[in-house]
Amino acid sequence: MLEARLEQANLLKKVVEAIKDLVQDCNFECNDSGVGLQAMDNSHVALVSMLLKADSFSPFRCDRNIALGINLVSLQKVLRAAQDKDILTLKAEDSPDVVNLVFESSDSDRISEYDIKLMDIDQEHLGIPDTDYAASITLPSAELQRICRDLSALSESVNIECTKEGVKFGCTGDIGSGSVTLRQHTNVEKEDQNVDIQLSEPVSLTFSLKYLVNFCKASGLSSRVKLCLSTDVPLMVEYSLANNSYLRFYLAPKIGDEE
Amino acid sequence: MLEARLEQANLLKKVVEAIKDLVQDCNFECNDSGVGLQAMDNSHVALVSMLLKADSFSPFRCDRNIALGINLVSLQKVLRAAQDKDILTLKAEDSPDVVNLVFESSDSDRISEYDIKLMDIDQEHLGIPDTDYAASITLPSAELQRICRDLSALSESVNIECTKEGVKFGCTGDIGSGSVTLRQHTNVEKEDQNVDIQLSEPVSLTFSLKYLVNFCKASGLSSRVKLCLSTDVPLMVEYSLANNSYLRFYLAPKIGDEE
DNA sequence: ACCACTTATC
DNA sequence: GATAAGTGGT
Repeated sequence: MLEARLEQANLLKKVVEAIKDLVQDCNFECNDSGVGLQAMDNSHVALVSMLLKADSFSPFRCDRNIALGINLVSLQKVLRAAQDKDILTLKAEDSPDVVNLVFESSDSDRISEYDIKLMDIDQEHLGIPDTDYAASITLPSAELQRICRDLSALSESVNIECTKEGVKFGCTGDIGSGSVTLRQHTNVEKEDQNVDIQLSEPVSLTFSLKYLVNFCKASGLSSRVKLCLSTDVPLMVEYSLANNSYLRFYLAPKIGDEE
Repeated sequence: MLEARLEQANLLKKVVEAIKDLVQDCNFECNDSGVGLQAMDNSHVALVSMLLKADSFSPFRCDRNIALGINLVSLQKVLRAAQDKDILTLKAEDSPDVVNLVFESSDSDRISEYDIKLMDIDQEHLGIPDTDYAASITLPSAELQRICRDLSALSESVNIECTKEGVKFGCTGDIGSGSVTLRQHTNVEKEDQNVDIQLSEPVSLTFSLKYLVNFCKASGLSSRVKLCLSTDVPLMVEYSLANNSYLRFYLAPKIGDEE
């Protein structure tokens, strides 16, 4: 059986909000190391990979590997019932029909409990190769969100060009063109605001803004976001969570004359 | 003639907002004890009963019984002109064609005045019997609102089950099931947050969530709400206002296999 | 109290 | 599909 207690129900709520537009149904893979999720979006352009390590829960118990096939719209409906500060416990049997979610208010005077029916989902297991990226950029997540939102007013696509000095997000559309350039900068006082660039080779790649805007819904999960790029390889967008847990998005670059 | 001055125009505004989805046109019954309103919704499942006692106005003058038949959509349009802190005076002749609303800003520097045409409404007078309810639950109005909203994501109906220990709101729908349990609890420090249960007999009844969600629009009128239940009798939902004035909703239970 | 998002309507 | 209102979060 699975029994996993998450101090902040909000964490799962934000994760689901961030991915539900990309993926409708998916398996939450539970085993003794934690709860993981991998799924491609319908058009197979983007991939979501989440891992909530066992250490992110307390306590965490999972005797056997269980795949919980959940409709994310249903899950979101239930998670909206979570109040700020609520504690969430996920429970499932070893061969479950339902997953059980229990929300406790911190004073325990309010308990709400939901069962969500599970579904069988064909799990094409997705191997994600470890990649040595040519460029890794870590920046404030709110900044990336703002950039993507601003540029999406002009164009469907953004070109991300990274050099040792900085990173430039540029686009061209019918009404004109725009770009935002961030220089690498470090300030020990305001670490959250830093822009860190690790570069082995300059890169320039183009991506769909619609997807990036979508990924940025996860900004609430972490003040920082890491972008990893290499030529002809999907972009990785990573939100690191406590206890080495993470939410990652992958997005294939646009090629050649695609817009 | 009627002349009734209400220090907070907002009070009437909130009342109308809370009931206008249930009732289109209704009589405001004015007499020397105050202003009352009773109306059933179109499907005759729910009933609204409001009483603003004469003491809630200052001054209050009403020489004869007058029924003001008002279209609530029109009334709401006019009430939206009320600013925060505005003082409202209602005026009508003894056999009126119109009701006159005057808004004064608290500093009296701004006066606005509206006339709304009245309509003849057949008044089936509704006798509401006094009932000794088997269960009375008083809880924070925001909490009830939240519960009804959360559960309405899962189902059309909610079962309210009350015992000495607590009250459980439960429902079952296509995607799964959910329940919220509140234990009776009292804290002198935060009286507004208390859950008080008066029980002569346990009850379990099922109601339409659509209506309950609607009633909860009145949450802004009072931090507390009282639910009164007895088997096979309509639920009463009461928002108490100052000076023994009140806004009450009644809702017939669903019976048997209805959903 | 403001801003942003989500949902409902045209 | 776009726009507008209502609701929820910061």
